[in-house]
Amino acid sequence: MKKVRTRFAPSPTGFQHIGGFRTAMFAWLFAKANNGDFVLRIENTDQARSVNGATKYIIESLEWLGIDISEGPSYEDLKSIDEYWEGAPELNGNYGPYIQSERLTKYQAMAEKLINEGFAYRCDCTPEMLEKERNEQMARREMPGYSGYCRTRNVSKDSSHIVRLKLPGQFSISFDDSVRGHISWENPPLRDPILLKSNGSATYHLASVVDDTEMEITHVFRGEEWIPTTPIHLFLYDSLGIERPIFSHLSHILGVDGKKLSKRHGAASLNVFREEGYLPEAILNYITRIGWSPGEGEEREIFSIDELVKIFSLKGLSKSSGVYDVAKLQWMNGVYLREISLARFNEFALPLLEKEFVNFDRSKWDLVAPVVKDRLKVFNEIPQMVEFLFVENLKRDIDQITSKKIDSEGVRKVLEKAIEKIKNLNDFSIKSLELAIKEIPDELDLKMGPVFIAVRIAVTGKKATPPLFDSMFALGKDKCLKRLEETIKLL
RNA sequence: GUCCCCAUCGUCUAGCCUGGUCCAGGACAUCACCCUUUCACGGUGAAGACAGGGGUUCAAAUCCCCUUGGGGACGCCA
Repeated sequence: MKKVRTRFAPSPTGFQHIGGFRTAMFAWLFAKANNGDFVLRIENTDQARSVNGATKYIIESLEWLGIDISEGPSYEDLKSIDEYWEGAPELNGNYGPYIQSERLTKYQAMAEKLINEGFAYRCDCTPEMLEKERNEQMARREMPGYSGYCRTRNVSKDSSHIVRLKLPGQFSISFDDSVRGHISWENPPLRDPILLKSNGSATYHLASVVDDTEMEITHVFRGEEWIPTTPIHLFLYDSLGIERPIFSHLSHILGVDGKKLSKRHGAASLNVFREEGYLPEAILNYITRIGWSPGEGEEREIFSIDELVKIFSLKGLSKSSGVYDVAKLQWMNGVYLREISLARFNEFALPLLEKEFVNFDRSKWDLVAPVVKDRLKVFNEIPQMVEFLFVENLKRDIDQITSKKIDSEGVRKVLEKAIEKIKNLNDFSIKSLELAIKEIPDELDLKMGPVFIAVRIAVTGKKATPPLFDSMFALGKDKCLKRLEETIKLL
């Protein structure tokens, strides 16, 4: 049996959204699950649209997600695309080069072969002519497409030309998609697609078939937007007598508006999730659950990468597209957050805190980090939770300090009592603080709730915070007293 | 205009292939209660879906057809 080889073949034209990375992840999971290879190939045939930095972004994102690349572009190739990328890795393998701009002669040779065998022809129609033709067809409400003008004209090699695939006027073709089953066409509405552009580079249709063949890709994972042009690829494989790979056309991820994910859905790009503070394993896990499920009898939602590799199968891929739901991602991120070590938590949290607070104090942070960690969904919620520790002029939700249960006079008494008790404390610890403050309700004949809220808002400014005594302890005795006194003046 | 794909709670989905065990199961979100110093966690419970119509069958979420709805493709983009 042939070794399983899958590939991820993005074009470096900008930021990939999570859907793109999900495609990569499924291809990778399948390779891993079958002891195969996962190849990264950069489809930069369209030089005009290539964006500097896009390849770096893709590779670093894959690495961040924990998707390891078996083979990919060499250091030199990477530098030729992203010239300013100093730390570009060396991914090379035995099927290189892995960037399409370096494979042009292979495409040209294949085009030549197709022409010689009568499956393709040269065409010197200008873009203007084609444009005119298309406009006329649209006006007549016909399917736009090339007329086939050059099919029999034997256009010379020497003039500026493109190469087109010669598709039969009538033909039926079909294949078995691993996620959708049998897909067939009676007469696919395709008109002699372009294989080679006038500048000598290949279009996706030619390049992907040539590359997938030469790189011995056994399973092609790609978005369902490729289904309509699959007949072109099938026709190419069949004409050339090459064995077709197994196709898995993945359903799309849609935005909340039900539309295909695009730049408009800014929040759906991986770098944004990264910046907002999601854990890679949470994103990977979440992404996996849209468009795939482990099947009957499995009701868990949380899977480690290793578990995923163990249970992944093509059978679980779903046909219908899905909408990504940030709320569920957040929940999942929270689950992972509660499980990671404090050290790893700090790797993410510290840079954020140092950036946010000029007076950031690591020793104070360490006192509350564990309790903060357990009540977080996303990292970017941290600053507002611990703001009270690192700012001088605290803003308080003072209007929430009173309620039906307590008036401002009551609050004043509570705060005065608190000051008195803290002053009399001979050791300032979480435990002693708790014992002391807990005496207040009885002494003033109040309920526990309003008393704690009063102290909480006085000290931290907010109604919802990490546990009160941990917070007060981290703040320190002097600051606590100062905050309580300040608050009395506000009443 | 032509072709292709898809269709179960608000969302992600199980079940569909191999009809009966499904007055449809889980998760997120929502609501209520419990736990509780707030928040979060956890626990319990509630509400919530087989797009519509025809067949086939003793029996259909499951098989077939049509309708509708959604998505996609029709480029010297991928």
